[in-house]
Amino acid sequence: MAYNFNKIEKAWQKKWQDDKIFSVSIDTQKPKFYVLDMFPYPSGAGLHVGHPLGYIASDIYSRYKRLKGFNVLHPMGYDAFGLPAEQYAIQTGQHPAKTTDKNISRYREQMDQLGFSFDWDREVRTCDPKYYHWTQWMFLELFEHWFNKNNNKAESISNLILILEKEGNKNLKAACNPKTPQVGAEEWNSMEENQRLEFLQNYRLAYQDETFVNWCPKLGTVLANDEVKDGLSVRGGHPVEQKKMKQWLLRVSAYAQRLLDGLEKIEWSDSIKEIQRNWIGRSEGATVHFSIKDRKEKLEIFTTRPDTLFGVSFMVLAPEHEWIGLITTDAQKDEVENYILQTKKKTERDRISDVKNVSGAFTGAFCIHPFTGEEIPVWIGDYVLGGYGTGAIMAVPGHDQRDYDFAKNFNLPIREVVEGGNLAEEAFEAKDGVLVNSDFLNGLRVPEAIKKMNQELEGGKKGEPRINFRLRDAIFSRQRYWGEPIPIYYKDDAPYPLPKDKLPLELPPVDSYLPTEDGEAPLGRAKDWNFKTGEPYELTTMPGFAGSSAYYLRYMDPHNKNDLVSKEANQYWENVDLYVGGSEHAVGHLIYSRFFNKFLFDIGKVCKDEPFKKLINQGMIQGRSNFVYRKKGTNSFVSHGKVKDHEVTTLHVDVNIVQNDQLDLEAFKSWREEFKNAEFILEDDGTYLCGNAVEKMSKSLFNVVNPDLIVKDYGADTLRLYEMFLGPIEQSKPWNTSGIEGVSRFLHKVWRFCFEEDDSLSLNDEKATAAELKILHTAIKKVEEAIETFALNVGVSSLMICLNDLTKEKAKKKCLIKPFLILLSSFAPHISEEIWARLGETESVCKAEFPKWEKSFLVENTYTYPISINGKKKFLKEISLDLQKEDIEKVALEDEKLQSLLEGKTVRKVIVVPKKIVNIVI
RNA sequence: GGCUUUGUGGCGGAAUGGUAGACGCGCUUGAUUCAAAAUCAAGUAUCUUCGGGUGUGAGGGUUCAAGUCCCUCCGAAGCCACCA
Repeated sequence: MAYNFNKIEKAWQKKWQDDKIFSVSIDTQKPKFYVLDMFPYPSGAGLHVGHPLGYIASDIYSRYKRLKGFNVLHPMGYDAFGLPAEQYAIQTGQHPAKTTDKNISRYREQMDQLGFSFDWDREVRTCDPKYYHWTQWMFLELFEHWFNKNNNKAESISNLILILEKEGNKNLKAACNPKTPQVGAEEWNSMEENQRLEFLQNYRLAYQDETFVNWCPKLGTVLANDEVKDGLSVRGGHPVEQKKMKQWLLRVSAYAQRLLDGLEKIEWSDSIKEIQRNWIGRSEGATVHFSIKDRKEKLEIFTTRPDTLFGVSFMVLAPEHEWIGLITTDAQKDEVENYILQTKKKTERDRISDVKNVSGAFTGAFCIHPFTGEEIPVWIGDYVLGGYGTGAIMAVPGHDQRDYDFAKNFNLPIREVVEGGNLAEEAFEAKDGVLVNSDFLNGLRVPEAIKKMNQELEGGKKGEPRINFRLRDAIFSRQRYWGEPIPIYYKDDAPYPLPKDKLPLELPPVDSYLPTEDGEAPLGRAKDWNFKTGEPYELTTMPGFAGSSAYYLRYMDPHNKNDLVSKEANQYWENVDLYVGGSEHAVGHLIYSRFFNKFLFDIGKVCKDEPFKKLINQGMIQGRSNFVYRKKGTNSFVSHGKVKDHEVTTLHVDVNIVQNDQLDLEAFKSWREEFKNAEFILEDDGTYLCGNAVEKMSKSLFNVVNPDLIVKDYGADTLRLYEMFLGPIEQSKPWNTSGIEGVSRFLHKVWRFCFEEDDSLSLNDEKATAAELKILHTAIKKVEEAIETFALNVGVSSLMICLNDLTKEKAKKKCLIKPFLILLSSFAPHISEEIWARLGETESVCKAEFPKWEKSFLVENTYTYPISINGKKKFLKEISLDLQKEDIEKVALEDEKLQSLLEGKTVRKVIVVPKKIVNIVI
């Protein structure tokens, strides 16, 4: 009987589930290994062939690690809060929990048929109150902590209160709101409770503040910076504008330096590390204080080039800068107000696309240069950003291109203070050159000049060295329904944390999922939703990243009712050894997770300060779309080769009715009602050829390949092998079903190798020969190396080569097949398990031991080495090189074949690399 | 503009500095078959006077030896970006 994959796969999946073969528990006798996939958001569309790529890779690795004797934690769950379910709810009135449940069952079904080795007893869902209990708990912990810069650690707020009671905040080094006022102990002690609560918001790691936020009118909510790209929302692509609102935020910026330093200790790809470094955006420089003429305030600016201070010819404030109203002279008032109005109208997107157009306005005010006493005009311009640094800059047009463009446009002076550029053409930005026209800096090179200036600034109290980060605090409020409620209630308009024994604060039912009439978040519709009468709950909910930031911890101890994770479980499982997921989470999830983990580390909840030791980013499997060309204004369709003769519109066509770019005409006619009477202009050979392109796999482009169909036609094992065989895991590549025949053939060959036509075993008990052992051990070594280095495509190839070689040797021996099946079992578990059982094994192949390869079988100590004779390279094979340098020279010269070649010639040079290569030059 | 990655047959892709193109797809030929599918076998970079020569985006360099390391240029992908 032939290889009946459908029957075999169903049977083993059931058996694995019934026997709970992949459920794990703490076992201190075994080393642990934690393999995690980024859990999916269960969308209504189900899985396409691209989704399982990462899951297959991590599953192969998990199975391999089990064979190697590790106690492997390999869980799966669902990131179940999110916009699509809520939007569906708005349209249909169906509760998002219902939609989500339905989608989850579908996901589970699709995953189950691929034979993954997940421990489903540990499943988590972020929308489950038993789970978000702990998301809310973490929020409260953040609320009750502040960041002490003296030891770079989070500390409890009660600690901070003790300090404030004793000496106020004058000696405090903390991550806080830059506008925090200075208070003394007396002042603090005399504050009312409400005032104190408000004051502490400046320090809390979860705090409330009125800030400019990314407001998306279309989605009706606020978005975090990583949810916005080029002025459009990442989800949906709707325009985003800046709006001032009161919001909950997380003080992620407090951890900027530690998030940066931590990157050195983890095995992530250079590109992801680089993206995170960019996002954190550390820049070293200095702040400089400029007095304002005729006023007592001092304008503080940030610069990375304090050495160019003598080149300042004007100042520029961001249009949002709070002092603009204060300092603008009456004469300039109209112009300035007009300009501010204009910039407000521009969305972020316009501002970006408008980079080339320089704009600004003069305030009429002047600053005093801290060293020369010169009067410097103060301008405003939208090339200065309100949110970065101090929202104000000193402009050095000679050595900064943006300042240069501004100066040229408004005819402001340009001064040279570093030699080497051509200021008639452009600014000289290189940090390399000698200072001129700069008083005490003259003659110094740039790096020394920076040092010297920093000393002068500090000494004269005119400024100080400063490190700035681009990383912003994360906005944590969403005006939505389908998310975790924020566990805060209000008394006299002041926010209070919900007592922890009242958690979880469950989502209340509402009659509609839209905002209320007076513009409040949907939770404003909940009836009688108060902590106590007159003490309403916070109405915004948490963003998507809240539930996904620490889910890896919950898997360690998913049913714990008293704690996020027990000490015991955390100390055993520590952190994730291998994390597999897409690179699109480089700045969102992967930064927030690291932030949460570092905080939990500070408060002693977890034992490792990085969550994910090693990260693999699987590439995307793209779709291959097909097009048909409709002749304009008609219902006739032109084949690809004839398109140039007609005026056509291009339409996507379902790839499932196209084979090798050839359209199935009948299927096309019945695909859509409107194509029922379609006519065709065909190629000369009578076929209709479609156009094609590689695009994202998406329902709307009709290029989705459903894994269910592949499993039905070829089996899960074939799909698993093929997805790995497609190419390097980290690379994006288009799906192409035609190559799948190859791996399918391989599995059929494995089956035929073991069984006769009548299904009887065709393997014997003979001992293996040396040649056969070499084949086997080569495969063991290669497969092991391939899995360890995640070159899974090479791993599949090695298995194929092994089978081909064994077939050629006619080595139908049990002692060879058994280790081969263990190697195969990580990739194609079902077929391996079936043959393993038919060989009489009673224990699952998953519990077997990964075979060890032995050097002696690989004839490692012989090597092919090249000899150059008269400039031509020759190779001699199989000469023992397991020798010392001198011996190799001797052997090389004593070798018979060599001697015949060398006869009558003079050896000029012998080059020897021990145990490797010998090259003899004649 | 900056950073990161990348460039190898018709295609997907292999090659610890050591015989480039493993493995698979596709294609060609043959066996089997009434025929087809499936299967099996052989071949498949390129030029060649059949000795061999040339080939990993282009050009240099290091080395006995370069797809691999270094420099310059060209192309592709991704990320960041009026961040002072």
